[in-house]
Amino acid sequence: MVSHAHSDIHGEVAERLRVAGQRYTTKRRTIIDLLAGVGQPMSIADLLERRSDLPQSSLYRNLVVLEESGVVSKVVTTGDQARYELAEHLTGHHHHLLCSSCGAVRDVVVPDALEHELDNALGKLAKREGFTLDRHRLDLIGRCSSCQ
Amino acid sequence: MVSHAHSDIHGEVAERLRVAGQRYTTKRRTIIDLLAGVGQPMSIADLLERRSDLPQSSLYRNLVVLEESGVVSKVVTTGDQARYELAEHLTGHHHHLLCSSCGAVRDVVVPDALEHELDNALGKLAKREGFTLDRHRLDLIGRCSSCQ
DNA sequence: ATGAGTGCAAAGGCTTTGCATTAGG
DNA sequence: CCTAATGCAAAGCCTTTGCACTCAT
Repeated sequence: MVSHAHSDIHGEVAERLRVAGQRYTTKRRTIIDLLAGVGQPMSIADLLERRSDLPQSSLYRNLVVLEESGVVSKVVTTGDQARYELAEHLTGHHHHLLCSSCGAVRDVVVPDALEHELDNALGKLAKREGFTLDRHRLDLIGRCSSCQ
Repeated sequence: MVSHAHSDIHGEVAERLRVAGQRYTTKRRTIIDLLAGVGQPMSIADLLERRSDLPQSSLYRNLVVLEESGVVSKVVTTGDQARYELAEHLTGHHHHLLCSSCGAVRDVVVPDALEHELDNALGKLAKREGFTLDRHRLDLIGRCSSCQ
């Protein structure tokens, strides 16, 4: 499974929020729509720019709630500001291309075979270290096609 | 090669700074010693705490210089504050265990075989995407042994 | 000597919070 | 209804910067 039909998204988000004891308000819907529409990790500045009806404080507070409810995840980049995207259960497991020149972030999917080997090797490694492995994060860092 | 003898470090740092047109001052030596001594990524607060003779502004400014000279690198974690460690040409290539509970970061080395497959697969992938791959970043995210 | 490096304190920028108002279930 | 969510403005926190002084070469 790589991604859900767009129509599924709101249902799944609503369910996750419900489980977390949170309401699915209009603003939260707006944020989810924005993230789903762009399909790439967005900075808070990006989000504010696209929807002037989202006050900063609401955006920040809602992103915290959405993240804690497992609906969006924070993407850590090479640069300064945080970025957010829909959680992987909504988009499918993927990784990121990080441009160290312009800061752009793009999603990328690696071959299943590699993914399996990673899971395998990292699982053993974590066990040996007494570490409870939740997930892995793999980023490709370099220069995007526009920044050659 | 996994790491250099401690005695090599200052020589190599001095050389890198020289090439970058930077001086190897007492404060910079202090920072390098701290990072080399701990052997784990340190937050700025950590560093300040250990050496009260390092004013914040000098620490911040020097970390910028050391990073630009390729001597230290910034480690991006799940959490709030940035962490710094010696660059990989001084420590050897490695990855990180990130505890999402307490924020601890620990270095870890993955099997060579996996590392090679990663390089291989990611190289192809980057090429296909028109992305100039500089390096990869692989983190294990979960709970450390103290946070079960 | 002389420009890079340093240190204090002040300014910046992003993020969080207090409190009164509004709206979701 | 009644509590969670919202919005404005103020406060916080980490990081950067201005400027005078000091040290490395």
